Amino acid sequence: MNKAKIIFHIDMNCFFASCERAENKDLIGKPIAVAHQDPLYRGIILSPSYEARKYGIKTTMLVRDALLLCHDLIIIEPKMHLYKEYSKRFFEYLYSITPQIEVASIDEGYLDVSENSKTEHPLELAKRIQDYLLDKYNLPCSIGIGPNKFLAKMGSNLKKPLGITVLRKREIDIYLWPLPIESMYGVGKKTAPKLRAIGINTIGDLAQFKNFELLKETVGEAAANSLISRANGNGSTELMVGETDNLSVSNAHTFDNPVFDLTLVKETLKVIANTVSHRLERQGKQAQTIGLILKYPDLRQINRSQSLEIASSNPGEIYDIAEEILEDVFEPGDQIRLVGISATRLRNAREEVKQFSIFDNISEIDREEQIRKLLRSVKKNFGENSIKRGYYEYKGK
DNA sequence: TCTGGGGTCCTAGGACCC
DNA sequence: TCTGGGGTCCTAGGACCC
Repeated sequence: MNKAKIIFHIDMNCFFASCERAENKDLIGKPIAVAHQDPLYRGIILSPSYEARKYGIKTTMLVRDALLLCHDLIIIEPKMHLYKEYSKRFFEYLYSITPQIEVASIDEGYLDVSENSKTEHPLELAKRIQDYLLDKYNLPCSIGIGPNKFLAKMGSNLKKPLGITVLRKREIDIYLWPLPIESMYGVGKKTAPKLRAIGINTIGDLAQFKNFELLKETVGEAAANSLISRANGNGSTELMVGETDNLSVSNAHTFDNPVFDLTLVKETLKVIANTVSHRLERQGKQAQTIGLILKYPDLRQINRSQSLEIASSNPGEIYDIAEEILEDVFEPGDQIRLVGISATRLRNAREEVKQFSIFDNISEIDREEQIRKLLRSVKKNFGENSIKRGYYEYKGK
């Protein structure tokens, strides 16, 4: 028989705002919020401190509206590099507790402390971690303890800030089931009303819902299964341990005012293509598919993508694809609110190079460049469909 | 009621192959 | 030649999360 696991979910409280306070003690006790600021106060709140929350200020609220609620609110421009640095530091500490860690985001992670629990009581361990992070880095956190990731995650949400919550499976009827359905992890703005419409108002309603066919019709089969299972206290116990590679890289820009000048969109696209290229290269990745993201003034968004014959991180190539798609979908009179590029189906750059090693007598860099040039000229002169043919002809030479 | 930017996972439908 | 079933890959879009 497998012994039940003990999983921690550690969630930093108001992480960005906490980092700012740790850097600048003058901010302690004051209502602050990390937010993109612009002259028209159109930016949104990313992270309000608890002092700011007392005024009703919430994440994603407009800076303008937040200032109406609290005139003394201190707005701080986000410094992502600083938050990443703090993130690195506290995860380094967590790795000294156990290597069994899944990094869920910049400010939260799961720890499998089943081994640790043989020598230290989970509650004591949680308290020790919480105290250390607060004393050493001035970072408050909440910790959820459960037999799986879902219950640990729900637990850390129950008490903030500086909470420690144990969520045992046999106690879900007391602590989990009375909660409103929208507080369940994985149930968002769209799904919650659908569930309420069929009489599911709490997590308990969901757990005991008998009409599976109706639930399946409402949210789809896969979601129906996982929702029911989670509401009954089940969840994954497998942590994705270690460095996990990104599956996609993207960058986007929202214009101050909607743009209908295609030239301006293209200029922006060049900068974005450069950013995406840099990020890919920093991660040692090349993309097999490049996508264009457009958002219109009514917030409608479209994504169009195109696959490459050979994965690339080259900024020129990324731009060319994006521009091509843009030309394709842009209608005269269209106004663009946001433009962005996504890179998906990522490959390791080194593996790509290895594939090219079937061509001998050329250095690896030259080889790649030659192939690219060839493909570009083939495409230009003979059209899209000839690429494969051209590629094989080159290969056979 | 209209707000950013960066991600993940899921689904449906079409193309293609066996 | 017609027909069906199954599997995989790809794209577009939806939903969710921080």
